[in-house]
Amino acid sequence: MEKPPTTAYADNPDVDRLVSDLIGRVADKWTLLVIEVLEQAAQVRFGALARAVPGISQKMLTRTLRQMERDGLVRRTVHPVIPPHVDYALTALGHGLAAAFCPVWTWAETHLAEVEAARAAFDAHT
Amino acid sequence: MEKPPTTAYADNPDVDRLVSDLIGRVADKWTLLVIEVLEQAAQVRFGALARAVPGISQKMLTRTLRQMERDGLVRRTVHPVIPPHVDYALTALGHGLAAAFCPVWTWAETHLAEVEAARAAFDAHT
DNA sequence: CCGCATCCATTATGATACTG
DNA sequence: CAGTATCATAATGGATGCGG
Repeated sequence: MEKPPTTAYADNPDVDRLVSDLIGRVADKWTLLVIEVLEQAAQVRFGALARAVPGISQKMLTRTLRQMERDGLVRRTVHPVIPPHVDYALTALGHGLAAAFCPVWTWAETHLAEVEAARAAFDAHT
Repeated sequence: MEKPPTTAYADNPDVDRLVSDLIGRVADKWTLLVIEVLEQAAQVRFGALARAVPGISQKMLTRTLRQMERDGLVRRTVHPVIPPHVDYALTALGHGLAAAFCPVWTWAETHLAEVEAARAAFDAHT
């Protein structure tokens, strides 16, 4: 059934599951990296994205961008010229998510050494 | 827009790639959901985790917890009793990561309706 | 009984070649 | 240049078994 769009979803199991699903889709490795690149430049072309996200394949980049477009995170602009020219830019929604992810990047930069130390200790322990 | 906030070593390509790798490992779907559950209760047993993270398989839960333990995010405590009793708890590092992910959860709760509307609009256009 | 490792079917991902 | 199609490979889930 449909629920009215209330802001107080506190501990509703249904909403909680929807939020979990959304987190699961948005907290994808490639999505995060693409958001990070798009957040630092207003508009980025497909090739530039492929270059800026090291290790991503064309298929995954395409799929990730389509998914983000469908979720309203990015706006895809096609310029009908030859050769083709396609720009990707974050929407307001996407910028909000990028801002929400900012502390995660800060955490990763700050605690990278600790994580590597923990890994070394764990590997030595076994 | 403005110049993005950078740390002292954010412009180092090597560190940038290490941070990307760390993000890629930590921004896993199951890792995030497990962190969320562990952040709300001090100690959680394996079975309780499997129940609290809907849709996860036992194998993925085991693998996710091992990886998080190796990265120093969780501490695994085995009580040698019968039946077995294994508690998982976030370390200080894990709590920091949970706190960093907090805005992402807030964003997901706040903008869930917008994402669903964007999906409906995208699906209608195609 | 609980945690977790192993076998197999399904799916997701990567590398390459090709089209508009 | 942007995106698709195809095939090889790795990741994942489900069921089962086993030790404590």
